[in-house]
Amino acid sequence: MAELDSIKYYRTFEAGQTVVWSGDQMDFVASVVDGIATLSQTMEDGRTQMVGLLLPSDFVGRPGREEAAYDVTATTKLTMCCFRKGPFEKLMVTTPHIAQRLLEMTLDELDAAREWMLLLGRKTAREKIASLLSIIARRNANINAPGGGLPGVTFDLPLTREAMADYLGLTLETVSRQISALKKDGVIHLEGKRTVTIPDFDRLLDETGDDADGGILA
Amino acid sequence: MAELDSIKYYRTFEAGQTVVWSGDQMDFVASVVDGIATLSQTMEDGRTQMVGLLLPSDFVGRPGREEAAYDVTATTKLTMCCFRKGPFEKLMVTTPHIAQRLLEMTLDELDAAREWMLLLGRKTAREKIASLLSIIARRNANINAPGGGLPGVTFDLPLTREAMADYLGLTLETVSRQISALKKDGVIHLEGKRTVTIPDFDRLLDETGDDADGGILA
DNA sequence: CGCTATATTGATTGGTGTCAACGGGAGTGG
DNA sequence: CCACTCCCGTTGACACCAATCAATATAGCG
Repeated sequence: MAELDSIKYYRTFEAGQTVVWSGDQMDFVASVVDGIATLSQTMEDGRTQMVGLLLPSDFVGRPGREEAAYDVTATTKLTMCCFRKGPFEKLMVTTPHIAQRLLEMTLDELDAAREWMLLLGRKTAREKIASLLSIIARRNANINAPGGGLPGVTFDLPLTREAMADYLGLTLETVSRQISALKKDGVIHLEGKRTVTIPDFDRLLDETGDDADGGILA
Repeated sequence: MAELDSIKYYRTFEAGQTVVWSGDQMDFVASVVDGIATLSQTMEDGRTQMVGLLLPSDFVGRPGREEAAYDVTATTKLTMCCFRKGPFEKLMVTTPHIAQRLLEMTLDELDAAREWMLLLGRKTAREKIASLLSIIARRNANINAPGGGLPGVTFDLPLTREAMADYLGLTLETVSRQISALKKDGVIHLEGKRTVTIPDFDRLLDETGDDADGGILA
């Protein structure tokens, strides 16, 4: 790990800035230190699908690949810790532990991707929104109040309506409408456009369509 | 690798049989030797989404996890090569190469899952069907005619209409209708219900909505 | 020869997309 | 300080694609 330290360097990006474009040369791998970034794919005609949300500690880039497979965009101010690919790959060979850790993280990402496939393929717009909110709420709960404080969670949405739409496979209008509907039904409260309060977390979980216990892993 | 041989054993399943249920204890990892299996998730109300298609050489199971996260079902006669989880995990620690190979395979699966997210979230029914057909055709081309023979590919669909629907996030009726439409438009030919011929592969690729060069990795 | 599973096709509904108008806040410049 | 603009978000009207409900082939199989 000390060896990793010796080849690392930091890069920062402003909200909205693109970190790399799909198809670009990418001579480094990196991990998010602070802020939020998104992974997305775009079709020729402009249809966009977000395929990953990068939070602090998440890993970007693939050892053994030259080109970026996805667009990486900072949605907030973003700090990343980068390693040049060559030295990193050497370390992977000499330090088995790194490959094992990376495998674990990749398996987690794969599970998350598959969970998202269920959402994209089978959930209604309302369920999609509820699922996204519960995921963000759960994550914030972990950061802000480890071990409880469930009744009355409040947090800020780190994404625009458009980014949510791209994540959920919806249009931004539908996102806006469903958020309004959840608000009207008392499932969530809004202060401004970005600050969300969830008075009854179980009620929100009911709306996600997931199992009663809300397990992310079915 | 010789050590792997010493702890392996084989299991076979009939078409339609379930290999493991989501939530079941799973004390082995395995790789597909012959046949096709599917990974799928089901919601309480029965909505089902397939999250992976397992072809020969594909790996099933997660080191370090007790319970199966998905339903695994054989869609054809299936042979799997299994390793008890305990010994396999020991081998992973002592033989770094295995973890590195597994990492590579997992990263490939992650890419495939993300490609599928774009399909589920943003493609039309017609594009979904065309994408599935082109993927199956491409795979069969690899098996039957490595390095060419593109004009006039013929193959059998290894999935029922319902399985295709679960894979594509559609209903089986829509799958049937879109296949009929592609047939009427001359993009594909059908002999019986399962045998497909593609007279012009580029024409099919146009219908997928992907880039002109048909790259699976954008 | 039914019986069942698989598949096709039709009629209708409904959820989401599309197009469009409008609101509000932040930043900018006169 | 105020107009102006831009970006983000909301809301409405309408259209359309795919889901739903339903009826009818077709094939395999005991």
